Amino acid sequence: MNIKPKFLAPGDNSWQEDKVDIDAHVSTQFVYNGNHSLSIDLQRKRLPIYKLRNHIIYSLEKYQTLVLVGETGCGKSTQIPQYLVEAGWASDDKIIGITEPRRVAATSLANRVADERNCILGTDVGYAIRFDDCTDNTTKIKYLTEGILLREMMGDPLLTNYSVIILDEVHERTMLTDIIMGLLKKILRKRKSLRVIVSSATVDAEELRDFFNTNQSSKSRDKDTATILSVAGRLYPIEILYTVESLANYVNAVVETAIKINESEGPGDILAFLTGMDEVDRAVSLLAEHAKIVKEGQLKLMPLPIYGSLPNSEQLKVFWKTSNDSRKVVIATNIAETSITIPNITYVIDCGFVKLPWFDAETQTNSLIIAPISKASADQRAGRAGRTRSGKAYRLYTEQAFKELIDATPPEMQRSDLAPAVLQLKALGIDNVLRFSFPSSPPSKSLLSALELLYALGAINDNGELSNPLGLMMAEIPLDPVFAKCIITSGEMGCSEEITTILAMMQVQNVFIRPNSGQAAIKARIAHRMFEVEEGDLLTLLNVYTAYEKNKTNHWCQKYFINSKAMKRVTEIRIQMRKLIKKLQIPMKSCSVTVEGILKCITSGLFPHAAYLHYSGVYKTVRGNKDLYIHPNSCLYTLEQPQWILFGEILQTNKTYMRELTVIKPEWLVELAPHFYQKTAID
DNA sequence: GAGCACTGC
Repeated sequence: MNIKPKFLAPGDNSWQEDKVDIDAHVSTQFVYNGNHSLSIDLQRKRLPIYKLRNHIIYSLEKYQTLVLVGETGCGKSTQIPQYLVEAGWASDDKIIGITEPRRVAATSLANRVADERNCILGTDVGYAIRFDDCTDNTTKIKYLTEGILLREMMGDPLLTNYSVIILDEVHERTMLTDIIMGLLKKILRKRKSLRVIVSSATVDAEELRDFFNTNQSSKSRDKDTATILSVAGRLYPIEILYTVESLANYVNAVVETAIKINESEGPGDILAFLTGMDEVDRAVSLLAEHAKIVKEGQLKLMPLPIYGSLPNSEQLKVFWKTSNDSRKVVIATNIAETSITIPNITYVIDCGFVKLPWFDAETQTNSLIIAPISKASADQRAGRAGRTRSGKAYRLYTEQAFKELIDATPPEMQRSDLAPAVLQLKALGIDNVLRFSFPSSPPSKSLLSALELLYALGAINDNGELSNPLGLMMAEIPLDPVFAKCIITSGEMGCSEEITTILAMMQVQNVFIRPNSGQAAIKARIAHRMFEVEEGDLLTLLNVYTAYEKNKTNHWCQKYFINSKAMKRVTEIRIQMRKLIKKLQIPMKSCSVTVEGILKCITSGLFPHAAYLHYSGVYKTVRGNKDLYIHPNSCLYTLEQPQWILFGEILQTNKTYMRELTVIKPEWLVELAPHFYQKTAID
């Protein structure tokens, strides 16, 4: 039968360390403070938001939901929680929660507000992120990541601890923001005392108000339950400049514009946006060439790259202050649009494009597409120039082209795999996800394929209900459904030790340090080869952790080009998973018999991600017809192509690449997932 | 021979 089935000191620890977080203690990242010589009280009163203080408090008496529009830096995220406490919203043991999409934002905002209120962090003002709950029973203002709030909902579906929930950065429309908004809409109906403040940029304010408003008759506005408030303008004006004609090459244009600014404009650092690492590196080297010739009376150009996969120590250079005779030119990917705020930028250059992840439900493929940015994104980029003084934004496209841009980037929900989201919603009692009120409905095709996958994994039954105990358990595990399934079966298959380790390793990016050139690149390659096995990347990761656990020193990590900070995080995640396994009463066992046990266990969860070697020499999935390739970073890349493999994910860039591979035997698919593979096995 | 950015009891 043929089956087709914290802040590093400059120079400290050098390039080995990867990005962990640009540390929370750099408060300059988030908070504009031009009034630093004033008392804290006076400073607070000078913020643009202060004028709205009474209006906000009054509106919150009348309306259940407030959509608050205002630009970053106006003080929304730091001041509103304090106004609410001062107005008595934190009495009766209730607290005020502020969600942030990123961990650094949650911790640094909490730090800042604790400072302003002159209290110890973790008492009156606290934060909660994964592995770090810095709150106590007196906490009144709590900054938390969106993921944490969602987890809290699982234990307390009506969020009874909170009097007010503030959703920050809603314009980013992350997957979690949208899920939380949908759920809050339901909670608001049941808890009339709860208030929600949605903090956003302008574009979607009306849409969001209408979403939360329960008054459907537009004639009697006085019965509305939601309203919009706007915080006036920005601190400093930004002049926007467009090109006269559209350009052929935006990388060259970025370089030329930077040079032109240096020749004709006053002092001030430049921030340029490009789409990816390649472009950034190219622009940096072109500028570095030019920087060698310093014309008289001109500042020396100091080009600096910044992108996610850049080692931490290199990333930190963009925060260094330049000397008086030079001008910093930071060339960035989208990381500088939201995640990293570089201080003192006067000029912004915007290429007008972005790399956007796009999920195709039909082929179950994630792609990175280069797409024109949205108007909101263009304004966000421009806004990076006017944080400490007035600035200029050079848009490398025509004004007409700007007008033709879409208003906002489609919410993540509309372009992602929804299986994790649907599992969470089911666990929160949303039986019919197709009828759930999303702020923006996702494509029904994506919802259906998510349901299909969850059904195949056994997380939901024939009636579409969460299965008990499998589905319920899967929802409790903070991993993608396919991996959650692996953990659960690992108990029965006697390899939970190994599986938890592998999955903990997979949660962390950049475990391997791969210098891109020179002697170090070769050394790293040789060192990494020590861990590689023909069974694939997942087993290789297991080897890395096992070896690390015996040594656990920075010296060892350096020697083998392993990222020690990443490994420390793996250790934390692993401990957390082991606790969870205990709670779920999954037996903790080690597979002393064979590796086959582990491989089979991986198959029991990852079976929907199987691919076989087609006679044409490329891989195909059993269902789809797309040509698939082994990613060059996989340990299998240099080996003879195995007949059958499982992949962790597929990402389409220049080619469609499979990553995080495991070599399997096809009969395991039929054995472990007969409902999924038996029909196609006839061939 | 390749890498937008985030997140989780």
